[in-house]
Amino acid sequence: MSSDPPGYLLPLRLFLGFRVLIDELHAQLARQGHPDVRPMHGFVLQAIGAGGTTAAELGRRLGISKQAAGKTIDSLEQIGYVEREPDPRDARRRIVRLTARGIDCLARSARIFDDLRARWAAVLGEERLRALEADLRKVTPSGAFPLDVPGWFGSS
Amino acid sequence: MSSDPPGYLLPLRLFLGFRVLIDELHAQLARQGHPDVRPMHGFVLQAIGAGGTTAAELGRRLGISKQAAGKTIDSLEQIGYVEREPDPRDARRRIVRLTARGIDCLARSARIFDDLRARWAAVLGEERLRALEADLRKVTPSGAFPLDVPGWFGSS
DNA sequence: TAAGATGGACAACGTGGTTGTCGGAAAGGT
DNA sequence: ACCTTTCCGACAACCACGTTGTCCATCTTA
Repeated sequence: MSSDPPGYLLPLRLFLGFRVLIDELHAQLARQGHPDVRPMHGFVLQAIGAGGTTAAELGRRLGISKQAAGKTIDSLEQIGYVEREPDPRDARRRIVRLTARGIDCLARSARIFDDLRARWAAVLGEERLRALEADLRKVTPSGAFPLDVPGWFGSS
Repeated sequence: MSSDPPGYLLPLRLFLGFRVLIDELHAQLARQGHPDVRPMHGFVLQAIGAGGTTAAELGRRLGISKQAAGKTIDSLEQIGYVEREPDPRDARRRIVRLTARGIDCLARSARIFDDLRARWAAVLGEERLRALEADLRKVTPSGAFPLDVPGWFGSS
């Protein structure tokens, strides 16, 4: 009995689904005044969150080194999505906080993701989509999004 | 009506599913004598295929430049998964061919992917898994795997 | 045969990640 | 109170992967 589909198609489909959603998100975002945000940035903004954080903490959340997190914060600061301020309670730390532009980007992202999900629901049906989400939840870890994608995928 | 799950979870789940499968594949591969293969390499070996190819053609298949493809081939050649030979019919071209080791890796990958799919089927049921695959097929493009992942995810 | 297109290599560059190092500041133990 | 340990952030060096630009040799085509 080997009428089962070959297993290698599964990861391909999963990744293509991910990529389609992210590409569509950023196409929309670009149209809505955020042309410079990259896929990575969205996840970083999400990880920073409304409360703000620090470089070391961000690195821990995303599974990357604090240095890498610091660099990413630098680039996000340059395009105006994030700002740093000293922590009055701890002179070592510099709190990273979303700017109004960063918050706007995050809010728009949430809406666009909801729209995209609705589009999938229109194709698959809400039932099937919920089943898909439930199934994926069963076979994936519940942890945070690991942001070491470039290094993970390619390097040794 | 907003009892629907938030849309941003969908890409996360899809990516985590992809990542879990790829990580498991490479953990197994490492145990089976292929510790140096990276996620990217697997897709490249697959794209090269049994018939061999050239750097420029490989770049086209994977959606990257011929230079990038050439570099990847270099690294694959260094670890002994691929070899180059001149094309007797076209002195410009150098045909890239899988070595025995490369073929072994590809064959093991196929088996491991099948095992992993079977594991998912054991958790979800074969029916649900087929439905998941069918649904993903409906919402993803049929094209090849785009290998520009590092650059796509991070750079501008 | 001359002009254009293609394959492969080299160089320069940008981005993202890593480790190593360091100084300053907080926390903990004696 | 002091000294040691821990932690934060920054700097530097390095590697991996992608890009564009350039170049030459070779095949194709007009």
